[in-house]
Amino acid sequence: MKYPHKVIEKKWQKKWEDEKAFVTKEVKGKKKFYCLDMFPYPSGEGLHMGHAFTFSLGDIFARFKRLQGFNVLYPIGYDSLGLPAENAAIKVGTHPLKYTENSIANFIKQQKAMGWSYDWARMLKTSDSEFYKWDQWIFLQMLKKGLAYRKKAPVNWCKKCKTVLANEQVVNGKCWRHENTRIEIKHLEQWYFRITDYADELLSGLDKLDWPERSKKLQRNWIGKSYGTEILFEVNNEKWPIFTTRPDTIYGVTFMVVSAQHSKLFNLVTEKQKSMVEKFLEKIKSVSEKEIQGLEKEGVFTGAYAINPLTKEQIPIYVGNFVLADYGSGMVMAVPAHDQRDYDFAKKYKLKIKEVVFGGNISRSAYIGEGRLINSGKFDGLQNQKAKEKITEYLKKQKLGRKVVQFKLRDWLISRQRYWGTPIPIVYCAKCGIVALTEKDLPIKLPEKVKFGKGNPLETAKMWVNVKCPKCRCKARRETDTMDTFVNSSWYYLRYTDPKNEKVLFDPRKVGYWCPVDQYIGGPEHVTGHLIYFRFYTKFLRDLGILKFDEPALRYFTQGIVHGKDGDKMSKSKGNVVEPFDMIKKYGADTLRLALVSFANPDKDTNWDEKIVESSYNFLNNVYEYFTKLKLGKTDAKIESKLHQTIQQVTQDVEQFKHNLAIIKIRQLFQNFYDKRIDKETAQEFLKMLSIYCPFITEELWSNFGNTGFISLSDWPKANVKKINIRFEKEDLAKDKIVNDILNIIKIVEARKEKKSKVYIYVIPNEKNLYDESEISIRIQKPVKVFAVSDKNKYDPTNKSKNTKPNRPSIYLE
RNA sequence: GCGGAGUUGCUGGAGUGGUCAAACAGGAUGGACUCAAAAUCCAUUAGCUUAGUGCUUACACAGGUUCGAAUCCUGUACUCCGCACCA
Repeated sequence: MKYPHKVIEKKWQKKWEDEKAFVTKEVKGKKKFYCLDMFPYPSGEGLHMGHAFTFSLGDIFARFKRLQGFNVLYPIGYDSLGLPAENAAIKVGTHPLKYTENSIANFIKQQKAMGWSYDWARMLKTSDSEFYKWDQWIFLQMLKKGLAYRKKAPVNWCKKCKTVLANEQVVNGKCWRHENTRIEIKHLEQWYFRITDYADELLSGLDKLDWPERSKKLQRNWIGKSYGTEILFEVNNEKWPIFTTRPDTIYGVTFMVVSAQHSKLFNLVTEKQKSMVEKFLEKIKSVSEKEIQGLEKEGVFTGAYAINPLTKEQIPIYVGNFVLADYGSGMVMAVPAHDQRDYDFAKKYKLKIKEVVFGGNISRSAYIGEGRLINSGKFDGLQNQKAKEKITEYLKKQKLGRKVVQFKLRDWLISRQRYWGTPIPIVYCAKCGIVALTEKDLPIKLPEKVKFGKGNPLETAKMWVNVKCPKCRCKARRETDTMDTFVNSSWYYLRYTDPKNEKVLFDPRKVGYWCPVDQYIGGPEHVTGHLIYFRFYTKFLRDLGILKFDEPALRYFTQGIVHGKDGDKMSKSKGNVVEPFDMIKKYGADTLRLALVSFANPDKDTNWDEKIVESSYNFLNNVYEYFTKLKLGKTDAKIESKLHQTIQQVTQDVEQFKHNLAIIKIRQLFQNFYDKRIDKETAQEFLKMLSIYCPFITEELWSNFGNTGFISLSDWPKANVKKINIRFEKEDLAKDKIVNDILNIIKIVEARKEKKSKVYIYVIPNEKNLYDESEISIRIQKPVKVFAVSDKNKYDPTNKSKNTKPNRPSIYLE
């Protein structure tokens, strides 16, 4: 029998909506719970399986907490600014606004079909000027505090597009849209956020978070704190601070390497070397570090020399493709004897190799181990670890260096030469220079009429670009760069608490009630991007005095990826894509939700398997049939024990997102119901547990009991430990054992070609009720008689019953 | 290179010192029901052996700790993921 999922799901979707079942308000004295899924980018393709999975996890948890009596905030929104909308505009000619609106409408329809219990009244779109207005407001605050600043940065530039390209738009060093056009590297002034000011706090704050250990490690790694020494080298009478973790090898420096992307590179290059350097730079394809990786280390001489502050030697400076421009000062001191990279470089260009730490064989390779210093002037003989301190101390005294802390984390470049992002509230005036707009000018809305396809579309909105300077009323131009879309997701969680506030970012009382987020759910790919920015913004807003906490999300769960049947990522080109909406049509949303969390532990990657969907569907069909035909009766003690045991275990499993295990236990409980009567309470407790996974079918069955409210708003069952009795499990074991034994004997006997058709079991009198004749008989498919050994009228021709012992009944077959 | 996760039976996947030849699901095989099929139910699904027993081999591989290991430790192999020339 198939249950009518289409009718049921439509019915309850409408009821929830009509009665605003999941709309939330602050309630004084009621404990809150903020459950948040990372909001999606609304693509034109609609929901994919990854969405279906992660949002189901969020919904299950929100429903669980709601039933547990928390006042649950479970909102949804759309991260609707971003590149794909703009690319669609370029490709198909739709305006990003229209593309976005269509996509969102489609998303909403599908999300409602999945039964996700969002508070739709709080829905947000980042493309809404009432939302991005506050991006601009935060930008202005950053500017005031000196955390937003401009700096030259290398960018990928396509001559034909006349625009900057994102790293992912660079393919093999060429433009994604012009296969024959090589990318050039240009240095443009860009806006940055000084996230590095918070590096230390971002690092230490991790300790108190209940996040998966691996995501914390990833962040620590990304922030990358390291201790070292900054040494001042002199180049053309200018001091260049050079960062090193090996000050002990300062006497072994034989050349320097400056980054090919360094903004001051051409200050160093001599006239004679200029053409060589330029030729070299052309070889470097793009700023993308991905493109740089794997390249052989190469470089050319710049013609300049640096002076080693201790030895006063003249050291040649090379430009190299392997030095990062924005780590340290963009130039490194090379010690080929004790660093493998430097060693390779020195060998390649036949540069001097000077050994300063004793212990290796530098004719073969660099020696990076420990040892005593040699060739190091007055530091000779020192153990190199000791020398690190001594040399640093000495440099400090001479004002030639100091101890420093370095982070891998870099300042956040937020400028994008794109249309579909938040406009930066800045104008450039010929007289006044950079002028920040004021709060009452906000929002600076995106102009609708722009041309796509050539350069930054915003440049084509002349009316919008050309403005008067707010200070001197002279001609001025707006900033045409927009902000990275990660700014939107950095604070959206706060806006959900007060989404329609026109006066302030949010009402502090509302944020005070709901925040921080108690449970955040999203993909592991966001750990080093979004989740760092998200924490940074929170700390910044706290320093601004508008937040009282400093971590946005206390608990975080990363879900695995649902791959295709073949184990590969679902992708159109591989043809292994399964659309959630198709599954809903075929099996219903309840089935899909159940299947998604049955595959495996939700934090692991899994492969799609339609069999699991079918099995989930079968289960729900059975549940539906059982409950629609159910005649209520008394729940026996055994089922009651099982019920309470299940409640206890399922509650624990759900709390830890072990839904696969919880579902197994729910299904096992249901097995116990078969062919039995249960009372209304037992039935309802079962349905409540199932309701977090399968809300539609359980609402329907719940209402069949005459309930008028929603099961979604009822209460989570409580385990009564007193009713759990392990005796029942022992009984089951006893039954399994006797069935096994009988079957084993039959097997042996039949091998001898003997036929047996009746089974007699002899048990000690007080065990008689453990062995149910009809149940055993069904399982072994033969008629069964159970006798107590004390029974005088028992049938026992060979006197088997004399062997009977406790827990070991005797068996006779004939 | 650095960091992380993992390797369980035909398959997916539970299980983190004894109660484990190992949950649950799927598949396969046999049986019940049926004119037949589907659904449902029952059983089997490492091997040998046996009137319900006993034994062997098993949780990537090799060692170790322990009275006792899938589970703890060490090493090896493989897979996956993240960062990646961070000086």
